[in-house]
This record gives sequence, C-alpha cells and structure tokens, in this order.
Amino acid sequence: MASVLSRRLGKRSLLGARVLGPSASDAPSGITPPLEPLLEGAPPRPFLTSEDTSCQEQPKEVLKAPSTAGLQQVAFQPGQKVHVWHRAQECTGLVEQHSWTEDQVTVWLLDQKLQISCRAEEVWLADPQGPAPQAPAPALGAQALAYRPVSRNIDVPKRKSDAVEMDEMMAAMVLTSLSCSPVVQSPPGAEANFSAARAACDPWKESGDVSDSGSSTTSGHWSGSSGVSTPSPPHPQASPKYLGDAFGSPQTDHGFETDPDPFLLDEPAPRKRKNSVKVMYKCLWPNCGKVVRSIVGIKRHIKALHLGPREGFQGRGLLRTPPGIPGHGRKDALVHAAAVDGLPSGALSKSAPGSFWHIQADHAYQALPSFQVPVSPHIYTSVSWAAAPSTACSLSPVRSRSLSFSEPQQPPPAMKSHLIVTSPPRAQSSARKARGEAKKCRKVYGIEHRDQWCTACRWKKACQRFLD
DNA sequence: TTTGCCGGGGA
DNA sequence: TCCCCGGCAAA
Repeated sequence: MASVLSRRLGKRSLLGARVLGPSASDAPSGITPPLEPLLEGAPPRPFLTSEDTSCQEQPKEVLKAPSTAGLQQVAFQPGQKVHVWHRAQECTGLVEQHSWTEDQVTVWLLDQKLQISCRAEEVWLADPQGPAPQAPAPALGAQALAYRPVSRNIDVPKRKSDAVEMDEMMAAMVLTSLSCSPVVQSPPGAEANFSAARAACDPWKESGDVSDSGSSTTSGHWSGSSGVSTPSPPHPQASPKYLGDAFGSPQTDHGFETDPDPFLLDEPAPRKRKNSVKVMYKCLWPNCGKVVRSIVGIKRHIKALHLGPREGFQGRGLLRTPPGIPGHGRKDALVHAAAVDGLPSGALSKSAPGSFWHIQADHAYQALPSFQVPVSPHIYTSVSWAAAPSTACSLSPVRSRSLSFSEPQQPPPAMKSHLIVTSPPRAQSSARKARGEAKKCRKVYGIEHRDQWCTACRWKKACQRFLD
C-alpha cells in the first residue's frame, strides 16, 4: 500500500494526488473523462462482460444521469450487494433503501451486522468477479479504478460540501501517514502551525539559549546551534549537519534530498518533500551521542546517565568554576542539563531577580573585582571568572574571561539566559578592550547621578560594576 | 554623536 | 594613591 501510494505520489505531485472531490470546474477535466472511454469504448473487461446486469446497467445510468453540475448518481436497488466505505474500511453490505432525493443509501453491513446510512457516492456496487476494491477515492490509483467501473463513477463526481469534508479528512489521513514530523511539515515561519511542535520542544527553548552560539571554547552542547543565537530545536536524525541543512536554510528544500524516509527509499524522489523527517533528540554529552526519540527520553537519559541528583546540583555550582580548569567542559553540558531540567536559569547564578548580590566593594577600580552580581533597576548579573571567590588569587590584572547573564525581568524564553564566554585572555598588549555589551554605570544611573557610578566609571576607567 | 575606557598626568 | 581628563575607537 505504501509503495503504491508513494509510487503514485511519485508520478504526481501532491496536488495531483489530491483525493478530494473535484470541484465543479475541474470535474470534467479531472479523473472522470478518461473513464468514459472505458465505459463506452468497451474494451473487453471482466466487468463489462459480466452477466451482472447491475454492473452493466449502472454505467449506462451514470452516463444517462442528468449531470447537473457534474453530479452523477446511481440508483441502488434494495437487496443489491454493495461495498461501502465505512469507518475507514471497506465493508460489504446489502442495499436496504436508496433515497434518491436525499441521496442517501441505507446499507446493511454484512460484516458488522450493522445498518448504516451513507451517501450514494460512498457506495459502490459489489463486483462479483473482480477483486474487492481497495480503499476508495483517497488512495486509489488508475489501477484500482480500472477494475471498479461503477465505483469510479461514484467516487469521482463532484461532492457536496459535507462529502468533500469527509474526503478531506481521508486525504489528510493519507497524507499524514506519509509524513512524519509536524515540525518540518509546516513551512518555516508559519509560526501558527508550530504550536504543537513547539509545545513539545519547549524545554529546548531554554536549552537552546544556553548553548554557546558563537564561542569555540565549549563542548558537550545539547543542541546543534547553527551559529545564530536563536534557540535550536532538536535536530532531526541527530545530525548537526543535517540540522544545519534543515533549519539553516528554511526557504529551500535541499536539506531533504537525502531523506532517509523508508517510504522513499525504493524510488527516486519525485519531489522534494519537507515533511519526512523524524524528530530525534541526540545527547551531545561528550562521548555519548545517544539518540532518543522523545524529549522525555532524553531528559531521562541525561538525568540517569549524566546527572546524578548530586552531581547535577554541584554541576550548577561549577558555573563559578573558572574555565580552563578540569570541569570546564562539563560546565556547559551541565548548563544544558539544568535547562533541560526545566530549572530557571536564574538558579544557575544564584541571582534571583530582585536580590542584590554585591560582594565587591565599589572602590575596586584598582583591585580585581571579586564576585559581583549587581541588580539594578535593570536586573543584571555578572560573574567574573577571574574574580570568583574560589579562585581569588588571580594574578592577572586583566579580566581574563567573564561570564555574564543578562536577565530582563520577564524575558521571552529565547532571551531567558544569555551565556557569553569571551575569548581567551588576550596577551598583555595595549589592544583596546572590546566594548562590552553590558550597561554601564553611566547608562544605568545617568550622568546626573554620577555619584552613584562606580569609581572606575567616574574616573573614566573600565566599569567595574557592570562587567561584560 | 554618544559612550566606554586607555593612557597619561596632576595633586 | 587618588583623582581627573584628553583622546581614541566602537556603537
């Protein structure tokens, strides 16, 4: 079935595979016309040579039927054996009544001992000689139609709205079965369609935040960041490269050329499809790489394998471990793990918004800053490695590295935390320090409150309160 | 133009 | 050592 479908899809575009009832305008040019020669030209076919009068009559009736707006109808006789599409499967039954005016056929289902009433279009006469037809309209190809002359005249005609709706649902089911992830089904940028997928990926928003988007100093990342600072969704097929293709260029299809979808393996991809990628979650913990199919699974994996309950908590403490010492690599992974845990990133820095953590004396222009987490009207957190209490004896007067968390009060998820690991300590050169992005005393307090500035700022030195 | 801050110098 | 400021560079 799948191969038939895919083959059909291969020959037609998705639009061509449209299984909805054709509209009035395309009914004459759609599937119906090729059928008429079949009926009239009468090449020797079992159903046409059949003695079953119903099978012979019905096509004629169809042809004779007044085709107002292209609608063709069949009169079913009580007691006729018919096939009916019921609850997504074909059933055999006997016609009990055909209400021509309401276009309703009451059918007694032999299989299910059930009487149903359905539309005449959904009923076709049983062919005593041919094989039982497969699913009607949605997935039938010309082959199927070829041996079911009556039904094809029933299936194809223009439907009324409710029938169209039903077929749309059927079509959606078929298409859905051929596709995989809702994430990639939706065109990039169609945010509204992303809600379900995003809901499932919400924890990744946070984990994506803490992924290092630009630094080359970290490893063990969870999400394959593509270099932009937006959070990365879990990457399909667990390949960062693949991710880059799939998400890095959302306007094009080429990321799916190597679609490993088993549905398409046995045929040349007739059309590049965007909706055949499974979402997998890969643990990027160093030397792990475990691929899990669900986010719950990956969480469990992280907790179980990489995060002991104790280690996890200590790992967060590692945030204040200066880089370069053993464990720095773990730090990032633990950051990710913490994010996966769903803990607010604020917990990582002991700086709940509103708290003021100011360990450093303001007069520290000459001295190294210790550990400084000022929270001003703008919630702001800054941690200096060189000044971490555990490594208080930094000999370098240069702020070698700094890690800063910039936390607006109610940040959007993508902005919830911001991790910057700056470049390694530059040589003690006279190169001007790159201007930081952090707010400085001047900006925070304003020039009119210069007395509230840190000393360094007042002296036009590098600000020691709002470190970069 | 504003801002951050280095380098230099005066008290 | 404290303090101030000229001036450069980045935003």
